[in-house]
Amino acid sequence: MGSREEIVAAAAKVMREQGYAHATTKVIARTAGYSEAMLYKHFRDKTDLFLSVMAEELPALGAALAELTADPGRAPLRDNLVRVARLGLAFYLEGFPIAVSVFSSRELLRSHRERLGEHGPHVLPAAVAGYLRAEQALGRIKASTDVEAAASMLLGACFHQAFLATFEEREPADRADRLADVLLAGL
Amino acid sequence: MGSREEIVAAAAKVMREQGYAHATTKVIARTAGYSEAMLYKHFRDKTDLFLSVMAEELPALGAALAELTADPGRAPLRDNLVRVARLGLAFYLEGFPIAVSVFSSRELLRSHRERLGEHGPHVLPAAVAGYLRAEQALGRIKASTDVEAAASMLLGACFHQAFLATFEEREPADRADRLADVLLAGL
DNA sequence: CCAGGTAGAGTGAGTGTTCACTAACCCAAC
DNA sequence: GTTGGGTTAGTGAACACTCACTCTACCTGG
Repeated sequence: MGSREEIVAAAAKVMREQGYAHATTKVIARTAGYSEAMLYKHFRDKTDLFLSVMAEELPALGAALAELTADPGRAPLRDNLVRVARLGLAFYLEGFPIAVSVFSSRELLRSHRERLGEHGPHVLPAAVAGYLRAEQALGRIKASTDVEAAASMLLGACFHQAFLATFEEREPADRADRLADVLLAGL
Repeated sequence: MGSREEIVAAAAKVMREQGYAHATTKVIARTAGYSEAMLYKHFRDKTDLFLSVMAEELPALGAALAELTADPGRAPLRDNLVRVARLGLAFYLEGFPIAVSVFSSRELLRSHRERLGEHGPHVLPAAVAGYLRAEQALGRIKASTDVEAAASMLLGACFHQAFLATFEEREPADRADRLADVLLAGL
């Protein structure tokens, strides 16, 4: 891992463990094991570094989720829902402390949004809704079901639980089964 | 409205509109129409001010939601669910930009959590679950339904939608009906 | 085989600016 | 004439960021 990646990883670590306010150039540099000046060899300014953190540390699990939902109809519907819920929770749990940093400033928010373009946070519910629609086409979900609302509730519950766990600084209980069961009853 | 309340309101306004990073003592004071020194007549330090913002600006709608769910069995179940979803979205929409500020620093997070005590953010899902349980006792919801998971999904969807709307700086669509319908199908 | 040159990784010691916060003071009203 | 609401004019500390520099590894002509 080169110095650039070490710095991005250090910034993500500090943001996760200490919060945005403590993610100063000094702390990030010390965590990465470099001098402050080194940050500016790789990044134009601090915003540039933060945008790189968002872009490079967040999407890993998002891709896993997208891949997971690309294969409808194979495993039992309930199993798929449970796996979506588990991956969703893991993703939001890891991403939440970093993602909230973006709200600390309107400029950072706008820059990040522009940088994401069509790959914003709405793609996750859209991907799950797309998966549910495929299941619907296979007849495993009622034709009358509102798949977008269903996807929104399943992922929303994960997101909310990630928020609560981060707020209370505790491990979240695994409620993926219970969520899947309640949702399944209505599908 | 006394100077203290004006300052708290100004701090909330700045946090909502500009983000935590811009919520400096100077900007807050200017927004409130007072000098910086005035802040320190009312609040020991900036953390004290922020904790007051959290405590005084956030719970209004939370109380409304708690009151709403205190009266099960009267209106049709679907109407109640729709109202819960609408109030939940309105609450999270207003509270999200302020609430995320608390994650900018671990100390602020801990102080806020300690100050909240048993009145933390988990009370909302708990209140909704309690309401659903009452409906269950009245026989309007199946006995086998997991009311906590159901409450978590309904509010979670609202929370997630508030996050997306805040991130994209747009008004959210009103999807309360659609959420209620999907949930209702499984209850 | 090695002196001399060079490029890139990395740093120490600052810069000006902005931050939260405070001491001392003002002034109108009872 | 004192008290309470309010301000002016700062303070040291911390901030993002920069400049001039060193060190090391590698290359090249003789």
